Amino acid sequence: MIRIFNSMSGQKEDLQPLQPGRISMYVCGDTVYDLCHMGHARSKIAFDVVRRYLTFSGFAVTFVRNITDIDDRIIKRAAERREHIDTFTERYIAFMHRDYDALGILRPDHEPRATAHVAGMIDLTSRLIARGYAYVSSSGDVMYSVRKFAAYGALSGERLEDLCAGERVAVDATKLDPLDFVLWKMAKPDEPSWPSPWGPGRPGWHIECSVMSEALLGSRFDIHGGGMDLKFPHHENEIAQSCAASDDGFARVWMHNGFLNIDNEKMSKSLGNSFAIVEALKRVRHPEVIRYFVLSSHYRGPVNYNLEQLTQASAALERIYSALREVEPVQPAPVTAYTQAFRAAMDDDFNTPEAVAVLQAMTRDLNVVKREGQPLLAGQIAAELRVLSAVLGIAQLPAEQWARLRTPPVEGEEAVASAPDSQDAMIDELVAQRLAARKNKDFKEADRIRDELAAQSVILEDRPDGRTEWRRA
RNA sequence: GGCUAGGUGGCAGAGUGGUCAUGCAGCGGCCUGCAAAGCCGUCUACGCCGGUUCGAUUCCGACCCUAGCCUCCA
Repeated sequence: MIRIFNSMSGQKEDLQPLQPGRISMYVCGDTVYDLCHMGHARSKIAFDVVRRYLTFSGFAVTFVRNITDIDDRIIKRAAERREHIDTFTERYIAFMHRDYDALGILRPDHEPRATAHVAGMIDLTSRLIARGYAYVSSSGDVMYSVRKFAAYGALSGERLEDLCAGERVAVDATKLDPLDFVLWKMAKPDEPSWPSPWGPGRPGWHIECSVMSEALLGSRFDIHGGGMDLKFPHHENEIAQSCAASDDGFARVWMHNGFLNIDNEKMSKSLGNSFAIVEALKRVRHPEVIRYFVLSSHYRGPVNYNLEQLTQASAALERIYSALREVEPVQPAPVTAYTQAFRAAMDDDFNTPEAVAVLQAMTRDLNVVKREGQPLLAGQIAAELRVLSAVLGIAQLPAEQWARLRTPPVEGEEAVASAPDSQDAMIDELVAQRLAARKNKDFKEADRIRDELAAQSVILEDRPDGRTEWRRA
């Protein structure tokens, strides 16, 4: 039985699918006005693993993640660049796909764009007005009347009075209540707009997710996920909209991932400590390192990003790959106590740090049976290790390939002059020369060559069978 | 001020009412021509103060501290 921490109830609950064997989940996607940063990556990796594990557990998962492609920031940025809004968002969507693909984040089953669902947003807004939950303000915007929705605040645990006390923005006089939020926004001159019963305008942010989740998953679905910052007000508002518009209910379980911090501070553009995914990718030899790093912490807790953590993750992942060398995996992979332990960890609210610990225990055992000369047993452990690692999206490369990967040159550093293949060939040649020297007991020359290679971050290993392997540090 | 998470060994990070997390780093040993990788061992951690208990890092209460949300935000 899979147990998930439900932000709505504040405790772990058994996952009971609305339909047997099927899970429908909706995760809030990105507003495409800039490059995706490491915080996005953390959230997307977390829910990617949730999805992979549910699939691994035998569920037919329908995974929806939206794209917000109409928004104040988008309009502003596109205007600054004198670019058409569509070409602007297309470009950032392409960047997003490139970065997420690199990180091994599986594409959603559905990736709805807000601009393709405007009709539904107009419809939902109309329903809310008809049901008495929304009104047209003096400014012409359609607002949601928060006071009308009795359950407002249930998700975040906030009380309306307390929220008012903390209001830090200038109160908009056109609102009946400071907490009311916009469902439909009147278009200003030169802004993109859609015709509506309330005049040309565009949808508010919160209504997008209510509409797109219902369009693709129905009014009730199993899991709604997103970053913890979305809990209030975004998800609170989604609930207010969806539950007020129909009596069917809404998401059953709410999942929120913790933040990725930089040097123990929240990453944000204003603090100037924002890291784009593409920048992080330059600091690791392979994107799997970033996944390993992210999954080394529980998804609900904070995770602190810095170079040292990345280095540790890389070394830990290296250990797994090292054990996987020279082993012939047995097919099909067996299912043993390792899988049980892995599942026990993941069943408990997707405890990836513990799951990773299981992988590391398997790695140690694999090393032991290899050294004891049990190739069949080693092949079994290796096969099972590969299967379980796939659930986390790590350790999927051929071990040989991993060993020869290079960390991409950081901007500003000299690019490596020779092409990778020719450099590899050169290393192979030096290794062969050293091997010959060793056979002649010319250890002085052998060590000289090894030092020379070490200077290029190439590490040699003399294997028991007489071969010499090399890998990059 | 309100709300929500946390405070674990050199670092990162799980977990548990009373024998082991796990990884990285360090140290010792084995192995090796020497290394590397690996294995074994080791470095005896749980914010502070009370309480419950035979026994608490783990449960309860107070306190201190940190982060996040209350404004766009993964």
